[in-house]
Amino acid sequence: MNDKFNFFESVYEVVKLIPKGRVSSYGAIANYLGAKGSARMVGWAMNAAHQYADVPAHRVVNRQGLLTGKHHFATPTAMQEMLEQEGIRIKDEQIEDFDKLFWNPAVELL
DNA sequence: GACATGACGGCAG
DNA sequence: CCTGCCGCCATGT
Repeated sequence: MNDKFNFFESVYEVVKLIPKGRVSSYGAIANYLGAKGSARMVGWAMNAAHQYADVPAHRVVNRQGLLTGKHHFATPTAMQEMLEQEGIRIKDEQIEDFDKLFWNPAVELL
């Protein structure tokens, strides 16, 4: 079987574990999976995650708390809208209180 | 088979 | 403090 699928599955599993109203970052997930430094691969996984309705990719942003991947959603505003529905405030593509809303799997799942 | 790109992150200058 | 470059893994051309 494709070992890479296991990695993707792990990413999805972690992303699915992100609590509502919380967000995570690519680097944090990559770090948790042991692929620290390969944040890009997580982003790639998110791209594939688009076909999985169970994967809240909108809760995953970059380390800056910036909705860099919103352009990959159905609409450029879909990501922000969904986050706002969960009570997350976004200012110009940037999540406010990102430091407080940040959900670190390496810590929360410790 | 090699080159270029990408939803990122860290380090150097 | 801000800007720029390199590194990571995989995919597409």
